[in-house]
Amino acid sequence: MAEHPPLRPSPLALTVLFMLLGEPLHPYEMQRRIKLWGKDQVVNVAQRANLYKTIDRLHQAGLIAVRQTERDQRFPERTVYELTEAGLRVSREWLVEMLATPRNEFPRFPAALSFMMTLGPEEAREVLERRAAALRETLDDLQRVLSGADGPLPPRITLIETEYVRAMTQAELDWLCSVIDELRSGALSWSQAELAEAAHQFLG
Amino acid sequence: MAEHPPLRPSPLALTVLFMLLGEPLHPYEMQRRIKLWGKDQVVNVAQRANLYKTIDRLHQAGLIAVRQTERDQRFPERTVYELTEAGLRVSREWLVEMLATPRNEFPRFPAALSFMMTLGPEEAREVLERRAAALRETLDDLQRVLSGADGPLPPRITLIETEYVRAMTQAELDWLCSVIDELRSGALSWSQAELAEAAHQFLG
DNA sequence: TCTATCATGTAACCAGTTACATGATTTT
DNA sequence: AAAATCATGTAACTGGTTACATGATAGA
Repeated sequence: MAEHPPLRPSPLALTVLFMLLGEPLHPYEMQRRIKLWGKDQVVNVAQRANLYKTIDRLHQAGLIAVRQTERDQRFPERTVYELTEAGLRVSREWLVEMLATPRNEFPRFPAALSFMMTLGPEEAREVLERRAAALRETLDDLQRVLSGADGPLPPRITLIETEYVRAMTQAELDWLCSVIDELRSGALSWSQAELAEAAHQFLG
Repeated sequence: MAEHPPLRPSPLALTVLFMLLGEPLHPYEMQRRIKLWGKDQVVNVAQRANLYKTIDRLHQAGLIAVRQTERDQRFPERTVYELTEAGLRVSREWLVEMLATPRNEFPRFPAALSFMMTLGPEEAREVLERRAAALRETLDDLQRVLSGADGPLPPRITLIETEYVRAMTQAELDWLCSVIDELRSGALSWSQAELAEAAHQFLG
């Protein structure tokens, strides 16, 4: 038995494992299904290089195995993978861990927010309004998907992550609107002088 | 003039640039201030290796420059960096871009949610409850910081990112509670048979 | 037939994390 | 005097993104 290097969980790795639960697949088919089911909104499968690297790591780690190598003359050679015993076990562990344990992934927006004070209140408002507009658009898309406007809806549990994304997007938009209002009304405001003063207090 | 490799924005890179706005600093002092101001909640400065690599890249890219190399005999040698003209310009561009443009960063929780259906409704509820408990704790911490229980509060704009994080955490907790309720009441439920059926419909 | 899109993958590079090192100060 | 923590950094590894390739099919 070969040595299997350890592997840390990632959204894409989890997804590959679960894709193979039902039947063996080749990489492109995994990607196709991920898109078909709309899961490409929650796992980044757009840059396929990452998919291939992830599959490779899973293979090295012994969580998936090569089932066969197909050769259809129209296409390049395709390697079909299947889930191993270890892969089945690990996929469950990862799933529970990722669901139960929140982890700070340091998204870029809050980091940027923490320096918004270097803009003036006016410019800040203008910039946040652009963000709000973009969020309204994604929210519309989500709404359309969830309301079944694009064809009959599958069982609700299969769209639960979309419901989550919608809820979070709506929450961010609400927050943005409230801040924008306060910027407009002047309830939230600052000056560089005031901030320099405060910085002094903190640093001595 | 040397060739400057391009550099993509990241929360940490942005933070380094803004730290140098006021005065030149050495790496450890940047880290110290980031923590002192509580910004370590929104930029990952816990693994310092990343800080050094980021500083190095900013240096290569010509956005920061070496001001001097200090030698205090108590400490290892420390390199002091300062912001360049280009760095000042780029920091503004990045800030506006990161504030105005939402970007999907594919966090792990929604990805995991999309496979929650492979657990039974019972187990799903139990796992989500653990997550909710963890969120309640962070929420308490945030609340304490924002209410000024740890000393006098600086100007509100300097805590805006914390307000954001609180709002998002609260929203996630609310969503979790509603789903947990539906799982408990049976309003949200599924069986493996039903899912297999639906899968068939989609794949043909 | 030209162009777009599907189908498929590789190579090279960029970014982030873990683990390791080491001496000084402060606390117990 | 031992243990903890501060102060500082490097090396090695894991993971993710950009850019490049190439042939097939479908639509205009």
